[in-house]
Amino acid sequence: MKEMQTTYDPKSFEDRIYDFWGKNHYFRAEIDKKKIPFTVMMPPPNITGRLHMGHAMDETMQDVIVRFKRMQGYCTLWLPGTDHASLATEHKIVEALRKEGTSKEELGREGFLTRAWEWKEQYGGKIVEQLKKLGCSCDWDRLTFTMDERCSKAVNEAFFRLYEKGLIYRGSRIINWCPVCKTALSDEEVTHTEDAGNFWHFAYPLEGSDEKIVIATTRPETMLGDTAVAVHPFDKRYSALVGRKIILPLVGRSIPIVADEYVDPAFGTGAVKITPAHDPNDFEVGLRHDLPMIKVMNDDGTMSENCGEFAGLDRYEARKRVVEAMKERGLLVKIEPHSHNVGHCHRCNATIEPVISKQWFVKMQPLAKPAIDAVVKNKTKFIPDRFAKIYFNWLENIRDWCISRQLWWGHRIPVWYCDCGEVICARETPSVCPKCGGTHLKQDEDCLDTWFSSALWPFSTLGWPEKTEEFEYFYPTDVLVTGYDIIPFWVMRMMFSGIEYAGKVPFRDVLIHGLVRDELGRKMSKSLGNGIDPLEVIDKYGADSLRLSLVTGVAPGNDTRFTDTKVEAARNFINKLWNASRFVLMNAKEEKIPSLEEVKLHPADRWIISKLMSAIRDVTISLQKYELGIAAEKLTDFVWDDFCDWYIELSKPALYGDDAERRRGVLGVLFFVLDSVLKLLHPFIPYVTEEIHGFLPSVKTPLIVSEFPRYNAKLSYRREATAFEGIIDLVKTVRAVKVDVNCPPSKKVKLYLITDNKRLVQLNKSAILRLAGASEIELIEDGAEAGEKTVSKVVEIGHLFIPLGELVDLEKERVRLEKELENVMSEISRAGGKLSNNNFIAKAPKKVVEDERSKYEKLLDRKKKIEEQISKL
RNA sequence: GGGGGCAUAGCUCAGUUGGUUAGAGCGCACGCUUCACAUGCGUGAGGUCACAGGUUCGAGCCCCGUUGUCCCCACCA
Repeated sequence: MKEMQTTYDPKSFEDRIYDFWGKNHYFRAEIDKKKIPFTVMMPPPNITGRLHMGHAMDETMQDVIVRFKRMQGYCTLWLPGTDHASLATEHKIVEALRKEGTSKEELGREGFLTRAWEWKEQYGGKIVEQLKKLGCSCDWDRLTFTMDERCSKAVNEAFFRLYEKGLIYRGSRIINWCPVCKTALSDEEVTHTEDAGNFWHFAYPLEGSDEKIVIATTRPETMLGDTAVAVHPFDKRYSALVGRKIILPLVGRSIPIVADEYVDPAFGTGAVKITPAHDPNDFEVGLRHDLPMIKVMNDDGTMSENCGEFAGLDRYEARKRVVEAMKERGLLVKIEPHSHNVGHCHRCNATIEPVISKQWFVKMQPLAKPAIDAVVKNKTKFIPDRFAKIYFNWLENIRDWCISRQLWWGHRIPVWYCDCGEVICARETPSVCPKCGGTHLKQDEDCLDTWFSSALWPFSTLGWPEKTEEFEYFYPTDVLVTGYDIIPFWVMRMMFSGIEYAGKVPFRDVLIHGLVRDELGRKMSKSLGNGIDPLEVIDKYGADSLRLSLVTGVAPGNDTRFTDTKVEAARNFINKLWNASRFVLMNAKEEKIPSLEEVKLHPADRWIISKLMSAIRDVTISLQKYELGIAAEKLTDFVWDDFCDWYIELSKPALYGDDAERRRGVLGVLFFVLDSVLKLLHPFIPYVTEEIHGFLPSVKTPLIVSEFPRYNAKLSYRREATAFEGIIDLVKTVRAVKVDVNCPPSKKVKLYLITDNKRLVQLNKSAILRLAGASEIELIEDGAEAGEKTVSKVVEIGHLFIPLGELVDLEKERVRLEKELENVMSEISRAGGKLSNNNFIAKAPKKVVEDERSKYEKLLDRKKKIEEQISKL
């Protein structure tokens, strides 16, 4: 038998184990169930954004689930989380390449999604490394295939279908425009901050009169584009003015005063200038009142040709000049300091401008409806289910989705324009105009929002729109694991896309986890610089430790803080497992390990096997419910407390003793439990369990493809296990007494015990003596036999007396007993009160009442014994 | 303004369909070089489960309200 290293050193085997799995294709997706149905889909290429803990969390949870399901024999497909939100990373890489001298042309317009296979060499190394360390599967070839040939095809197909159905339209909308990046931004890409500004009050003169109406604005330059002034319909101050016109100063345009409920009469002056082309609300007002929309700003943030003397000025310069001009005309009423929320570009932080623009939109209403229904009808389930509320809330209030982006990399919109005015949407680049036959076709300059392609991920990766074998077999997938922050962007969009294109929901379960925060509870972010690189943690503690620390003590959907001490605790546990395994193996030597059927089981054996069975049952149930935290906790408790602290210690007298048969029995149990434990733990800490497993004699199947332990009722000896707890209680009591009277642990004491279960005590005598630090245990019938100066304790299996001679302080002993009596009395009155309550007897379940009654009887017995003892002092 | 979360030991957090005396890790105290492990072993201290009410035989858990706190979205002329 090979010998294990004396210390747990993850570095010495993690890479080797990973390679071993890889070489045997345990990661590879296979459709034939008979092959290894361990499924793998590589995350999309912008996983460069994954180098933080949130993604380590994604990967770990997914991997735990897949390994568990795999060991249970299910064939499953999981979808790794993506980081499509990290456009910033993508942007940075592109910019970095450009700085290095790569030209736009060299980079090409196709960008990330379709060129991943080239970039993986340059940028993918670290990511692959990380995934690998986390024990996660990795299959770049498949990714290449997917991204290269399939993804762009799927994107075109999806766009084309929506277009055909009239669900895609090009329309004027107010969009967020970044004048620096010269791109439209989705609402998600705009960060709002509270900025100090001013509230300028301008007087607008009424047409044909000396009267004026005062409006307030935070963006004076937009007045050049005003096409109305609005007041609230019920605002008496202005009701007489509605329908009249004003002359817009500086411009001279005659514009109407309209009544609209959008206006808040209590805010500002109660009169609002309306600039439909540069404000989303004004845009809506403009639509309602059929107002002209005048664009006063260019794409670069300068004023447009519609602005007369202000044309060409930068927006801020124009603001100054407009205010000055109004002042000169005596129309500036006052300036108030006013802080307000201003949108900023999430990339360059420039102030965004809401502008009217031609963009591509997806009509959301028809898509949202089935997506809502699917969750209502439980076709897809959120776990925990409270996240369905977020999902519903979003879909029920959804607005049309602006999918065009003015980036020069990315997937281009599959629409071409002919000189004749024809607009052609096609799956593949058309060569001639179907209308005029012209060949001068120009593709739309805009790219698609990355989320458009991300939304196709569950099926584009399976070869859709082709009817591939993979698609037929794996779609819909089992489970998606992701953070709650991404529900609106990605989960929701995959849902409606899956239903729309593939005809079915993309996944049955959506397991939502919380965010990993830093030690102070802050979200890890690039700008704060508080992100922790999982690779560094792995380097320090090992991948298993990181994995285990991420899932223990974590409730589904709740945020968790990342601290070194958690990883340390996980590492300590693994070290414990390592050493316990080493102990078991060390004791096996060259002999053949018997199976459970071949040996005679002692009470301690039955106890640990029963404990193991409940652990198996609990862990299996928890994992099926995706309660990874609970499962991990149950397991670690079992391994550390029951197996290591008790059973291994209990086994020592047998292992070192002369009874060969007993020794053989214990070995059989030790190996059985260890083997089961390794399998149970494998989903959580795959490397170390696989490594230890390799040391077990006569092991043929690698752990990764072995079977998950099953609960076996025949191996659950409930009554005997409960009885055995009495031995543990006895040992604990002796230890506590010794500490209590300052008896040195090394000093052996003699024990006297009155008990009904003499056989159990006899069978475990040597273990009791060893664990309790006792020289002898004598079974007696009467306390008097224990002699004078004893400490007595009521224990589960009887009444214990420990003669401690001069160590016993009689007065102290009396106080201790009286206090114990007091506790018992209060317990008795509590339980007694319950039992004398007729309502409780009548309404509580039988079992609860019975338990309460037997507890009450035990308490009475205990009380009697304590009283007896006090009277003897 | 809309939606959601959280409040339990000194700290970080669990607590499953309501049912023994509410748990863990870390920290703390005391004691241990026991032949797998000091990344360890043993023993212990420490909680009015945010506040107020309700439902129930029974509430950390369910319902209503309050306070504090965090997040997401929208809006802020």
